Amino acid sequence: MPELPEVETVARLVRPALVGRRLGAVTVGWERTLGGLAPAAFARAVAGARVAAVGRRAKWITLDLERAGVAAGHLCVHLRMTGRLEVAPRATAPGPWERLRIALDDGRVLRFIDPRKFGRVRFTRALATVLGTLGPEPLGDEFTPAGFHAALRARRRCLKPLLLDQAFLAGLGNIYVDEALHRARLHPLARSERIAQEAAAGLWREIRAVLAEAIEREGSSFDTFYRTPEGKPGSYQERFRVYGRTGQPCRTCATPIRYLTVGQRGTHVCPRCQPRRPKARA
DNA sequence: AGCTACTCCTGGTAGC
DNA sequence: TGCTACCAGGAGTAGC
Repeated sequence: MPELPEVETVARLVRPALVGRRLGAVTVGWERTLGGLAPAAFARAVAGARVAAVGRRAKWITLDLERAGVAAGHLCVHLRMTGRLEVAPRATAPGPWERLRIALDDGRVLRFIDPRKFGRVRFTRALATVLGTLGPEPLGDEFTPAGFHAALRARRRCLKPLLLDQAFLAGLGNIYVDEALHRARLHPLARSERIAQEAAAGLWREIRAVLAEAIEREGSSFDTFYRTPEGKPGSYQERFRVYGRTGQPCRTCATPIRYLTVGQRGTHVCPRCQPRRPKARA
């Protein structure tokens, strides 16, 4: 699923095609994509605005809009499971899954395609309305080992559901949580309040490392859905250490990867590298 | 506070 | 081959 690295990849690819463009007519293929705003109101808010910047916050892509040089709200795009955002020629056929189309002043169109309809393109006057509840950005300066350790200790939860909680830390999803926990040699069910300072620092480091490496490889494409807007698959899935590798040997110790369910999420662990109880030190 | 269950969706796949 | 049943999964919400 698109997580932070995939979203960052999409933002980087659409940015040059969008910045400076004026938005035009809006075609809505699936109303709920707009997140509750009526199509007519959405079209009024968007048409005629110019894209001043394209950013990313956690798994959201943000388009800052302006009119006559004055800030005029934001489009916030969440790809959820199967969403795609691309700039294409106007003649491109909508196809069965196009949920939103916005004309651009260069003759092209911005398309939001989403087979499973979970994705959202929300217009908001104030970014905080959409992004206000998000926790720290894992690759940002405000995410520090000491702060992370304190935050873990302040909660009493299993590590995996906590790391998936976007209010706690923003941007990780099922894949990169499993990968980061394996790299940090921590079990998904380990209790957050019992994580030692050293272990928290290790997890902090591995979260950032796995995200940075995945961005470098333009994300992961493990099924037929996710593609970069250029239509290329990412390549990070070749590097997965545990995700989707049930029964295959751990790349560290060759023990078969085990599959379990944690908080209704498919979860992959190496039982040897990620013991349920850490080995007592001699 | 934290946990579980449920909802939204449909393409892909396992099983027959 | 063709059909059906089930699953994945981010995030919001409800209920305990």
